[in-house]
Parts: sequence; C-alpha cells; structure tokens
Amino acid sequence: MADPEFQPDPAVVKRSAPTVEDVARAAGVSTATVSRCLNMPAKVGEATRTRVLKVVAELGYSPNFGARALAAKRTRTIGAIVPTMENAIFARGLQAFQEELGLHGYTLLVASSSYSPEREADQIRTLVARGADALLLIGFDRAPAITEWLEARAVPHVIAWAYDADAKALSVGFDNREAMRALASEVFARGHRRVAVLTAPIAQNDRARERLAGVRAAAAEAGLDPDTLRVVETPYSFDNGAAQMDLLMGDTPRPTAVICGNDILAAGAIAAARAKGLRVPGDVSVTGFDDIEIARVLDPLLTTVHVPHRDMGRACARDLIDILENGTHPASTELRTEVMLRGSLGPPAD
Amino acid sequence: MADPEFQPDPAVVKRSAPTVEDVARAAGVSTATVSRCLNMPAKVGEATRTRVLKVVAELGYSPNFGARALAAKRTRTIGAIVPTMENAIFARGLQAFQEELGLHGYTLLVASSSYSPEREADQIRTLVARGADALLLIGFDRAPAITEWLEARAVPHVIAWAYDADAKALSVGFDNREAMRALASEVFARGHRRVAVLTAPIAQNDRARERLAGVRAAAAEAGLDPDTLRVVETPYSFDNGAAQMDLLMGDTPRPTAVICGNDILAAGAIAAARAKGLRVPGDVSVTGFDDIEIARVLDPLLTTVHVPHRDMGRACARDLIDILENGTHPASTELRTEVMLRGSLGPPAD
DNA sequence: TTGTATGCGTTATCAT
DNA sequence: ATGATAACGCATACAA
Repeated sequence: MADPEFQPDPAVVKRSAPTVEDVARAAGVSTATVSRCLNMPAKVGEATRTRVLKVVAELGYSPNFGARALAAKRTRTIGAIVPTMENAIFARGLQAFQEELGLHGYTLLVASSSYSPEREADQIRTLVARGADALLLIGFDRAPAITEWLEARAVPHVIAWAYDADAKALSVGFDNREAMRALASEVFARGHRRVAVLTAPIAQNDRARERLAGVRAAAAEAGLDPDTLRVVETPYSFDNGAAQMDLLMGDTPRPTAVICGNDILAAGAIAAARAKGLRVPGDVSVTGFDDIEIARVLDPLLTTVHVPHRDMGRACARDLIDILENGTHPASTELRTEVMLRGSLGPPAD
Repeated sequence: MADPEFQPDPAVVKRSAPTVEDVARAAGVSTATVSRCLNMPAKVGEATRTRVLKVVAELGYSPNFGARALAAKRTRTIGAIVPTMENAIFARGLQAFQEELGLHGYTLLVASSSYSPEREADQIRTLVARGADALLLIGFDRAPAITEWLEARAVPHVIAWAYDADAKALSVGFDNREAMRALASEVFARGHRRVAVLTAPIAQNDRARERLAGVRAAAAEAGLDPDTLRVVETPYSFDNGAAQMDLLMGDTPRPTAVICGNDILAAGAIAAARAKGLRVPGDVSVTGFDDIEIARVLDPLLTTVHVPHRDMGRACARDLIDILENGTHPASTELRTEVMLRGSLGPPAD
C-alpha cells in the first residue's frame, strides 16, 4: 500500500500536537519565554508577548496537561465528592461550585459515595491520585484515618453542608441542629404531641443526626420527653418516604405530624398519606428540609427549611481557590437557613 | 524558634510522596518492574509481584498523576459537558455515567454550558486541555468548527440525549421528534384543537426543535394546520413555565391543552393554572417530557414521556471506555421512550 | 527582559 | 521475567 519512494511533506506529516518548542522556534524565542507568556504574561515584554501569543494561536498550541502537571505540581483541577448527584440539593450545590471554579480557570472532578464512608474514602484517594489540587466534601462524618491522610498529604479541603466553628477542618454550611430545631418548634407550637420523625440513616451522617437532635431539642423545649418521638430511619428517596409513611399511618394512635429529614422523603410521605385517604394537614401534618423545587409544587405546599445551596457551592469554591492561590486559611462560614411555613403544617387533628 | 542544632530524623523529614524509585529500591527490583506490577500485573512473576505490591502498600505509594499522564498520554479521565446539572435529567444521567466510569477505573470531569454553544465550545477545549481522554456531549447542535476540531484531534466523544443513525458522530439517545409526536397524538386524539406548545428556545437546541417538530407532525396527522399551534419559547425553569402559562391562559380563546417541552415547565404551568383558578385537566390539560420525580408528585399526576436517563448515562460510559480500551467503533444506540398517560391530560373543556 | 539547563516521575522500548 | 534507559513536555531557578 505505502509507496517507499514517497516523501511526505513535512508540513503535513506533523501529526502530534505542537509543543512549547515548536512555538519557541516559530516565534524566535526560548521555551522559557513561551512558558512565561502563558503563565506570567506580566513578566514578559509587550512586543515579544504579542508575537508569541500570535504564534500560539496560529499553531493552535495548547500546553500538554501531563507535562504541565508534572512540572508545576498542580492541575488547576478541584474534586468534589457528594453522596449522589441525583439529589437536587447536591446537584444544585455542585452546579454553583463548578460555575465559580470555571470563573477562576479551575475544572471540576466529580465522584459520588452513595452515602458510603468506605466509598468516600476510596474516592478521596482516587481524586487526589487523579491530580485534584483540593477537595469539596460533604459533612464531617468520616473515618479518622482518611481525615489524617488528608492532613498528612496537606490536601486543602472544605466541608460543606455542615458548620462547626470548633472543627479543625474548614467548613461552609449551616447549623443542621438549630435549623431543624426552629422548624420542629413550629410543629410543637401548634400543639402536636404525637410526632414522628422520618430521617435518613443517622449512623454515618452527621447532618441527619444533627437534624434529629434538633427535633429532640424542640420536643424537650415543648415539655415533651424526646424519647416518646417515633423515629424511623430510611434512605433518602421518594419511594422510601412513601413506604415508611404508609407504615406510620398504620400506627395506633396515629402521629399527628411527621417531620421529614428532607423534601424528597416529605414528598413521598404526602403521596402515601393521600393514597391512604388522609388529608394533609387535616389528618396529618408533614414537614421537609431543603426547600427544593418540589416543595413549591406539592399539594399542599410544603413547610420546610430553606437552605442556600448555591451560596454554599460558591463559597466553597472561593475558599478553596483562595487557599490554593494565596495560601490563606479562610475561617469557616455559617450560612443562614430559614423556616418556610406553608400549607403542609397545620394544627393536630384531635 | 528553630533550634539550629536540631538534626531532623531522616525518617521523618521525608516530606514528599514516595516514587517508583523508592518502591523499586525497597523491593529490590527495577522501576520498570514496579510499573509493570501496577499496570500489567500478568506480565510479572508471581513472587516479585506480591513482594512489590506489599512494598507499595507499606509505603502508601501512589503513582504521580502528571508523570503518568505525560508518559502514558492518557489520564483515565473522561469529561462531560451538560447544559446544567440543576436539571434533574442531566444530574441523573451524569450520576449513572459517573458510576459506570468508576467501575472501570475512570474519573469524571464535569463542566456546564448553560445552554450556550460558545461556552460549550470553550468547555470542550478546556476539558481536553485538562487531559480528558474522551467526552460526553449533549445533542448535535454545535458549530461545525468545534466538531471539526474534535475530529482533527481525534477526541473520542459520544452525543447523548439524541439519536441519529446517519450522523458521523456516535450517539446514544432517543428520537426526540417521534417521542413527542407519540405524546402529542394522544392530546389530539382526545379532541384538543386549540393547543399551545411551551418549549425551551429552539435556536441552538436540537432536542427542543425536534420535540416541537413532533408536535407539528402530530397536529398534521390530526388534520390540523401546524401553523395554528401557539408556540412559546422560554428557558427551562419552573418560574418561566408559570409565567408563560399565565400569559397563555389570558388568551381568548384559551388553549385547551398545553404541551410542555419538559416536566419542569409543565410543573410551573400547572401551578400557574391553579393560581388562576383553572382546573387541570378540567379547564386545561398539561403534558410534560422526561418523567422525573416531580411528575409523580404533581396534582394531578403529569402525563409525560418517560426517558431512560440512567440507561443513557451508563451506555455512554460503556461506549467511551470501549473506544478507549479496545479502539472499537460502537454503533449508535437508540433507546426506547414511553408515553406515560396520567391525570393531567383529559378531554378539552368545550 | 530573556535564555540556559535541569528536574519532574512515569511508561515503554529494547536488551538480556 | 526482568533491567537499563530514553523519551515525555513543561516550569523554573539561575544566569546573563
């Protein structure tokens, strides 16, 4: 097939991507100058810079990622590990996080843990091995070993969705306990005494645990024994919410209010109540947490806690970039939440 | 502060991460063998392999990402560019995509275009520059220049959310036109004649355009002049859906059915109809597209088109990995959609 | 301001 | 099966 006599045109045979060297040669400068033009343009003479950049554009030069990472020891890539992107709250937070990163020339590496600490630890190591310069993590609950690993490797990281001023790690979030306490207080204030809590498994989830603690605190304030609260744990999903609600509504006597750990569980709960012929809030009140779109679409509208997911994502990005570029040590940020009183919460039936 | 006499313990002063060389020395083999143990364990003797891997574990060695990328010319990282992660359909697809990638040792790099072709082109270049071995893109609509660029650089990529057997590019998706035609046929079959379409801007969005074409096709089949359809374009969001629905419901005569380009617009439309005191479907029918969670929560339940988002994400991952690892040329995959007839669609009021 | 020279940690080719 | 060694392409300390 190939003609042995054939002499390829050098201008055409050049298959591989251009390198600094190609640019340097074409621009009549050294590779160092080319590199400088791209990374510290201020330190290069006006004339040479424009000349070099022109050549860069002409050749369609783009620095080799591996070489750059190897030499510079950084990738301008930041990792995020969330329980799942399917939950709108994490998707929303990630979106804002990514947008802010993009504004500063950083790229987002994503992994999900499916709420498993072991998988999260794996993902942490994987993303760092993949060159992540810093990480966004959700919540504080994780094995000490992986936290120590992060510290030992000096991997900048921020904890989102939770706030703890005393923690060693940087966090950007809100006080899950207090937010839920404020909401639960409204429930008890309306006279509810038989109250159930539908929560995600609290074992390795500090946010869920804190929220439950918030309900207990509100119960105590209302003069109730927190141990009389009916607590049901189930993974976050519409169907689980519905299934557990179905069981709860079979109890005698029936709870007059069900406080859910998030809006998705609450949506499932309301659907299940309806399916059983119960009115909300006439027969049973239901509350959520997060204030995602679904809360404004449910019938009745869902009483819930509004969380500034986008602000959280943005703030995380800013902190991480600040650490990376300026070596600072930002203080943790506490974001404000707000109880949204809507139709799904009413007085008890009896 | 520092004691000038202090002699640091060499075992402690070793700050930087261990390299192949460290492992090789400790295991009494060459760096080549260490590399082989990690990358092609089959080509190494049983005994040496276990010995080397033991040392790897002891030292906590992890190959340097930049060096590996530079030498191997690949990163085992795959990029995805979606319009936005806030839309549950993309979040769900991405989640499945990422899970499948993870199963095969690949990591996901994410960017969003905000439905802007220019931003998407930027992101494509950025992700490739960041070392993405392959890309997942949404839909076919993009400037020829960037498509050519992808071809020229031989960047493996898959188009999701759309299917075109004749296109040069690999695609994994469904026939948006036919799916919407099937749904719209149900609407016309119920006798609706004054029908409005609430769609995303169709300018640079082939999915939206195809869906609109599907409605037109169904109208024609029903003996209607497609040009009598009232078409309203608005960016995908609950509030936009509500606002445009509010305007539509002010028309005289009022449309008896509103076909929406996705479930979020439909949710907004139903809320707006309600707010205006109109019953759905009594006064006006509403349909969506996607069949996300919200469709099962709305009152009435939303008639929509079910799309296998997770299957799509998974299939995209498999194809890309197949290309990368085996150099194959997978054929495009057409996925099945299904019309979900639910309460929001009824006969016309008059 | 610009150039020179070296190191970065792997992978892969080619011997052995 | 294993070892020696040459790329890989860039950033940067140091010189000029």
